[in-house]
Amino acid sequence: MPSHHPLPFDPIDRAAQLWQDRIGPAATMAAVTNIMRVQQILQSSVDAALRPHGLTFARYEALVLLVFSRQGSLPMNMMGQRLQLHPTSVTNIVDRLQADHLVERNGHPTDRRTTVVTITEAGRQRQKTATVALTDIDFGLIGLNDDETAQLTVLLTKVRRSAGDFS
Amino acid sequence: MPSHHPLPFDPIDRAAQLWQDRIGPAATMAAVTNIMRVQQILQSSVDAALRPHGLTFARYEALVLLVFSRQGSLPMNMMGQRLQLHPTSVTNIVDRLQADHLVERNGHPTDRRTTVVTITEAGRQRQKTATVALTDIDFGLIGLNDDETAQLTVLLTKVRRSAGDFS
DNA sequence: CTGATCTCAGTACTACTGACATTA
DNA sequence: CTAATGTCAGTATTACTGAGATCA
Repeated sequence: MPSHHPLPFDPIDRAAQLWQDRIGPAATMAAVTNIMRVQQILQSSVDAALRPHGLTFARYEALVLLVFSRQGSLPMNMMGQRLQLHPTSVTNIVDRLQADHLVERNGHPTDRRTTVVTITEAGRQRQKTATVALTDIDFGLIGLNDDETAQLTVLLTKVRRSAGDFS
Repeated sequence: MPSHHPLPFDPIDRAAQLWQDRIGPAATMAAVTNIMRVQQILQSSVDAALRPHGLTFARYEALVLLVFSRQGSLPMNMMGQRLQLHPTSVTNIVDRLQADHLVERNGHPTDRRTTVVTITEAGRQRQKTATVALTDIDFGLIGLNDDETAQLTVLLTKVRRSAGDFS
């Protein structure tokens, strides 16, 4: 373990105060730094919970997407759009899921350029047990009540909409 | 450019609805997925703005931390605590900043185990120009007014405190 | 001796660029 | 021909483990 004593003060808040004094308005910088740090905390918690199941959060999300699809299958490019992933990242993630026999690759019936990914029975099982592991730790998100969690979603959805993530 | 047409609907919200129908309460999952995605958007915007200056956000944060310190210098372990970085990540980041002549490494006057990092004049200049680049794009955070930005900081700070980031 | 500090080697993961073959 | 789709090779960045040297 590194010397991970928690600090007796909030390092982000302290940086924001210094920024305000010496550079200017610090509200945006503070919010952005908070998002970066909280994401890191959540990623760490979630990946730790998924590691015993041989998954990362990215791969878990891909499994969930397939489980939710009608036939348990989606084209690669569709997965990339829904998960907001780069085409090469989709290839990479599907490679690993396929190596674990959690998904299969198949040709598209009409468009021969397209590869269709289908979740296997083992993939469905894995998704279920992984979901239990994640809900057990509340996805790593602690300290907020239901109302605050909903507020957070509203605010971040605004950001995504403004960034052109969807319309 | 990848086929990055924005979706005509919010993929996270759609996943949350399906989750609610088929698995259970989806509020926490939706909030966590939002944080992950917004972080990715911000990281991308911020790194793009910093790339012409030869910096990443992590390295930029290190420069800012040093600029804010009294002597323009801090021990490695202090930097790790403040920036919430793994010791090997601090080594890595300082290596790169040093290679760019933005910081120097020096021995600690009394504790010979400790390495002290000092920002150079070039480092201070780089930090200033990089700060202009970041404030010009509002750190990539768009779509929120001042009040909402502050709300976001409050909520995320609660999460960090609960996670034991500071006390 | 215990523990802190830093570094190094090596691994894992994801993002991204550029190139390429295939096909609509 | 143009554009879309998926893959591959290679690069960049950060997180982390494990080991080791140095030193309080």
